[in-house]
Amino acid sequence: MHVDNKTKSSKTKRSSNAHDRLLEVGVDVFGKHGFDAATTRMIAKKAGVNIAAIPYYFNGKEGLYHKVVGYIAGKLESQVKSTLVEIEERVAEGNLNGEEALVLLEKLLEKLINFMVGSPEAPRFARIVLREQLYPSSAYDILFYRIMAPMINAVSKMIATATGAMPSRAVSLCALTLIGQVIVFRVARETTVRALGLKGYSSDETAEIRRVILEQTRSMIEAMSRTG
Amino acid sequence: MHVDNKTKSSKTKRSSNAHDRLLEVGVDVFGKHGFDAATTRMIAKKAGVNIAAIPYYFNGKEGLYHKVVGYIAGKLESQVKSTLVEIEERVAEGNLNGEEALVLLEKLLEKLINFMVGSPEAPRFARIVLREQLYPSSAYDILFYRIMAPMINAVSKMIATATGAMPSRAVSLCALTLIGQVIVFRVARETTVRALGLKGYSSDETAEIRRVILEQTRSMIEAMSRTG
DNA sequence: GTCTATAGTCGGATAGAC
DNA sequence: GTCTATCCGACTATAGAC
Repeated sequence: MHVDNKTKSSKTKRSSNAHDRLLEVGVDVFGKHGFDAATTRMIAKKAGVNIAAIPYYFNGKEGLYHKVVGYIAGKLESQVKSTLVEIEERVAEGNLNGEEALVLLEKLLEKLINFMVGSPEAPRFARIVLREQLYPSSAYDILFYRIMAPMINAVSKMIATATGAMPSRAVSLCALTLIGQVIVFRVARETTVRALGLKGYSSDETAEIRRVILEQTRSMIEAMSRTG
Repeated sequence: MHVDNKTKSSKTKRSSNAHDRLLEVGVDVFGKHGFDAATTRMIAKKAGVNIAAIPYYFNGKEGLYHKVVGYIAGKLESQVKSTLVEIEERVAEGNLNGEEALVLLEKLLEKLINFMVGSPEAPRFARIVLREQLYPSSAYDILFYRIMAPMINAVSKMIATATGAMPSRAVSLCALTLIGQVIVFRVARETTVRALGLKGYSSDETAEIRRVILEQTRSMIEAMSRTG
């Protein structure tokens, strides 16, 4: 086999650039065309490496795809990891009050919005994630366990704590609607941009989206707190 | 060329079943694999017609795809058309008060939820729509003008009327977050089902999703009405 | 209107030189 | 570790029989 990014080969400092370049280009080409329609020829050409490097480093097209999904999972994880850990710790301590939970929830959503809407790298990663949602492959689990489940869990817990509700299916559904309010701007970016006559998401528009979503989060939490 | 569904051939009553079967199967195969990866072989085989029928009826693979997207647009349109027309009429009359607008908004969202979450046909159509969102092709316009724009418009108008706000970018963004709360259950269906430990969306779960979204709609409208 | 046969292209993977 | 050359299978579309 070959060596990982981090455990370099014993001979050279950067064992092989081809390996890393294939991963990066794989994100774009698999994202744009999907697994079946993407061709190893496109990927190799864009990466500036020989086609034979794909079977060599990744045991073929499918092996490359799985590594690409893992690579994406790591990138997404890094965007929210610190906040997820903070939430986990505060929950473990057991002394989280409603106001603090709302602050943590807002912090997490803000990070999600900043990345999903504001980051120029988001579309590249989102395309593959959405393809896996549409039609899960054997790589779906990687995304579910590393990204989806931890996010839904954290949001649900913060909603429950902030509103004083017991964790329940209804709370989880609320968590999903909150996440939905963010991802719609990623999933339906083209539609949003065209419907609003934008040229894209500038930092002003990102800020306005953030404001709208956080406002709705607060009014939702307040309404749920009132009705119990 | 060939004849349309409606303007049958002069010889037989149902000019050609092959034409219609290709459309139906096209929805599934293009949805599952995407345009590039879908093969005319698969489609023809599943439809039980000869491969040569595709160039014959639709002028090739791309022609079939465009007809499939138009077919889907018609199906989605039919789900909400009556409510969209009702909203259009009431707005034209100019005597719509806030409560009535909220009722119409809820009616529209309910139809959207019932179809997107509750209908067994929704996944078939949604896959192609989402692919077009991900990476718009020349068929994207069909969906935008027939489905997306009218929906966003109607929801925005009802929010503005219900809250007494002037139509603005912020109102449109709110409309998108409302729509996002619905479509997340379609886009991230696999994730939702797995995270909540469901087997799928039963009518009970659809009802609970509807309840959660309509509750949040009301609390959003109330909050916006208060703050102006 | 539906079929078979086939042309012409392009896909992924491998072998083996260097 | 990277290259060229090549195999073999699968693709879309067409031609022409029926």
